[in-house]
Amino acid sequence: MIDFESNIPYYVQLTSALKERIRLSRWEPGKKIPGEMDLCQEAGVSRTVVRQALRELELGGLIVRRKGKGAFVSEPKINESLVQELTGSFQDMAERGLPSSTRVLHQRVVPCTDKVARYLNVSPGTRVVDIDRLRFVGKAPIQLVNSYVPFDLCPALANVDLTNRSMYEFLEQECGLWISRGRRYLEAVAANEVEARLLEIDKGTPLVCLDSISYLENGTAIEYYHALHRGDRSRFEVELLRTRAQSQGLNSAEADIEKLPQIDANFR
Amino acid sequence: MIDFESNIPYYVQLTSALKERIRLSRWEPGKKIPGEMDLCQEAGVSRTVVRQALRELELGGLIVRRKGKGAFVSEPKINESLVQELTGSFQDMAERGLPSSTRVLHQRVVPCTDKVARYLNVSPGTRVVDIDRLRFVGKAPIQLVNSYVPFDLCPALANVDLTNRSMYEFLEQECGLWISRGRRYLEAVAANEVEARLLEIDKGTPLVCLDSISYLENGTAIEYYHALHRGDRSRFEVELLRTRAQSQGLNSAEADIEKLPQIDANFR
DNA sequence: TAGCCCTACTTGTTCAGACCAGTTCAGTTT
DNA sequence: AAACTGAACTGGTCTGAACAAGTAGGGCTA
Repeated sequence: MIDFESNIPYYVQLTSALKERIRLSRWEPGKKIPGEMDLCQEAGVSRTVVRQALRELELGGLIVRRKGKGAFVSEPKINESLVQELTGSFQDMAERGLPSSTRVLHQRVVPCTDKVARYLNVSPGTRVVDIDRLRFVGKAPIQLVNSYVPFDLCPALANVDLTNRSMYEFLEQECGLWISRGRRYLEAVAANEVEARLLEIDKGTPLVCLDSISYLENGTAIEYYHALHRGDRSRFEVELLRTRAQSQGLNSAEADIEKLPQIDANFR
Repeated sequence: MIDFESNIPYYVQLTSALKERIRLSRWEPGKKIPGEMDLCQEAGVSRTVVRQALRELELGGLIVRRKGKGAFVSEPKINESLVQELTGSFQDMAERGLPSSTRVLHQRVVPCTDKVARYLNVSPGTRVVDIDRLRFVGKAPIQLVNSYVPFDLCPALANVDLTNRSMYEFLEQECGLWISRGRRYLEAVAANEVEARLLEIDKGTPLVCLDSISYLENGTAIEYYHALHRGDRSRFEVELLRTRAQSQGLNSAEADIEKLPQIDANFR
């Protein structure tokens, strides 16, 4: 169960192993999972490690723990790919089995504008890799993404083909750039003419405008992007958690999915 | 600094104390905070407690920790009220000092529809408290909220005056119902006639449609709401964190604020 | 001087053990 | 039969200690 020779921390290994069991539905939602002491024995590690792993699962929304009773697989089952990723929605869609594709509109190195500079926290005019992409689910264009990455942080990005590849995956695997935090802003806007043409919708149609800034562990801004999603084909999901410490640790993720049946509230 | 007689866990007290120091800007963004051992001495607790408190702060996005160097107040400073709350945006606005008010349109006990029943995970027809509210910032109507709470979980809710009070606050303080998790869905929609009239905008104007389900610690769904926010006056913010365990702990919150200056990306 | 290594300091991971506080349930008392 | 008691479970909090691993700086060597 745990490779004691590996340099991967035990609790990370345990977390993965338990997550796997839950994902494969060996444990049904609502089912009690083994007690902490049982897991200690089974995995051959101390309670510290087991508790740290369980904490990760709790933060990931996979389990609920209750004093005096035990830990249980979360009832309202969370789609793991949602909680999992800080990555873009492209991966989410791919994981759902929806055929998705990307068309790269621009990919160039340019001096950044003042506004992008402010978001990336660099001097205006600093060279950035500017990549504009149009993304499809099936044959329908769904989102228009305009992303910026400081050139010096990853020169290789200027020439890589992102048609069938996630930028996050590239940054992480090829450049060793680990994204640890991010902030996203969402609002609703109306499509202008250019946007309408690209997304094959009428001018004025509601769009979700998403601005995102991602940071490395040391606080360096690694990427800023501005994305427009078709409102009638996109839905964003956020998962929140509160801990007893009032301040709560929270939990979230985002995803695009085919629009679910609309809820008929009074006003709609 | 820490009340050893209190029944509040030391790490919770320490978390609050440190948070206070950061909030009051005794420590500037980017500044290194005292080492773990220093905090142990200062607070008179073990390293476990200090680390647990620092972990909370890290999850809350208030600090960044780096092996071998220390912990630092987050550079891109996070608005605390954002990270803080799983509560509604009403409190957020109030905390920002914007004059906000609420008009209760309906407040009644009704058998729930099939769709609401599905969201709340109860039998169709179960009695729910149905509260419809229109919320203002200044004199402008900003959001239209349609919320449902199972009547049996909190009968008192049927008669309380929520004009100047947050529902979450009421549920927590008066009913002892602690919300531990929630899930929210966002999309962009166009205002229909009724919505347009209530929000004092033109029909077809983009709105953010927000659906939310909140859960108690035991997994019981406590509230479902469907809200419509004026797209040109609302902006939602999500803060994400990833832990080394791949699976990430994340972090998020939401808020309404006066719309910030628009970013001019290529397409806007 | 340029480069290397050693040391001291930091956070990260792990251990073994202790006690507290809810939960459950069987057994006893009323 | 109903109510109380207490032991045996669970997860929650805390201690003190140890070693690993990244960082920074001083001092030595080439």
